[in-house]
Amino acid sequence: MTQVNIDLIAENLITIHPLLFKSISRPLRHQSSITPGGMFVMGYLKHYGTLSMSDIGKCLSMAKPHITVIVDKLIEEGYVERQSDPADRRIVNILLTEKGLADFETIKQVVSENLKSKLLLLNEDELEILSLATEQVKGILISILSKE
Amino acid sequence: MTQVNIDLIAENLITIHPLLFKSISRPLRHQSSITPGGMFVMGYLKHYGTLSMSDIGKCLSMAKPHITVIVDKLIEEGYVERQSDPADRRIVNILLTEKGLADFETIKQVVSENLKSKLLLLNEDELEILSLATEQVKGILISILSKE
DNA sequence: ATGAATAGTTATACTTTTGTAACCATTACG
DNA sequence: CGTAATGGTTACAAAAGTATAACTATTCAT
Repeated sequence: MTQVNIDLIAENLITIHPLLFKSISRPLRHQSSITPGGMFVMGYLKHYGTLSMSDIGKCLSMAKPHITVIVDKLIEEGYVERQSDPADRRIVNILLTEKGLADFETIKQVVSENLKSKLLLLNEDELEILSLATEQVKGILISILSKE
Repeated sequence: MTQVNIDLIAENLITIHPLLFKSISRPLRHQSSITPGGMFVMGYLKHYGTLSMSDIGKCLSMAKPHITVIVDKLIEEGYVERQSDPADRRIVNILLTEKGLADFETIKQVVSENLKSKLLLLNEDELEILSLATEQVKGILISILSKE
């Protein structure tokens, strides 16, 4: 019975994934210069404040060389900066710049516009349900999927 | 106040997106021969039964040439087939083969294993909440995001 | 009937993502 | 100390996704 729930949840998440891909990653490409990968990295930096290159890789299950590429591009645009860790000089910590934080919020707003234009089709009850439901999904998924 | 809800929902969805990307698209690459794009297409075919090339493009907001590439690859693997529309001979309808349907379900199961191993960390109450919440998010997002 | 519009493919170029191996610097451990 | 392990970068190759233009075939509309 728990098993049934888990299968159902997995199935639901697999169905939700392409809907978000279409409604978030796609508008991102059209309305900003930032790549989905860069956006993901900035989202984690916003949440955690500072992350090492390896930490970012673990968050997104991406290989370290790919993280280097993404971070290089973000630095080029002035969105993040490298800081060497005084305690362990092998480690490079990444953090958002002020510009990065500001532009991240702006880009989120722009992408939100697409979503919001669709959400306006819903009635008050549906919005209420979706508001609570997305909050719950977000909270629980973060707790089990965000690290490692 | 409705405005507040909508912004919150958009923000939540933007946060959920990379979590699903990591937990679904990534394992897909490692544990199957199918690409995320191909998986998305098969998911829509499973849901709608039959779709024209243009319909698929609208579902995923992808350009038609890209759909051609994806479908060519799916045909190569025997997962889908083309059928010319008798009513309008310009239209090419795509549908899952038996093998495509079977393998799609298998791949979903495999990808689910990753998710499920994480979901097992949750207690009964959280599973109950997540089950209902994902069901609601899925239903509402399909209603407003799937077509066009 | 002819021109415009639609559906799809082909071709091409480019960006992003993915994967692997080799390499340097630093730290950890015997 | 010397060797292994870790963190990160570089270099390279290949796959996937993105975008646009040109083209064929078919249908639509006047």
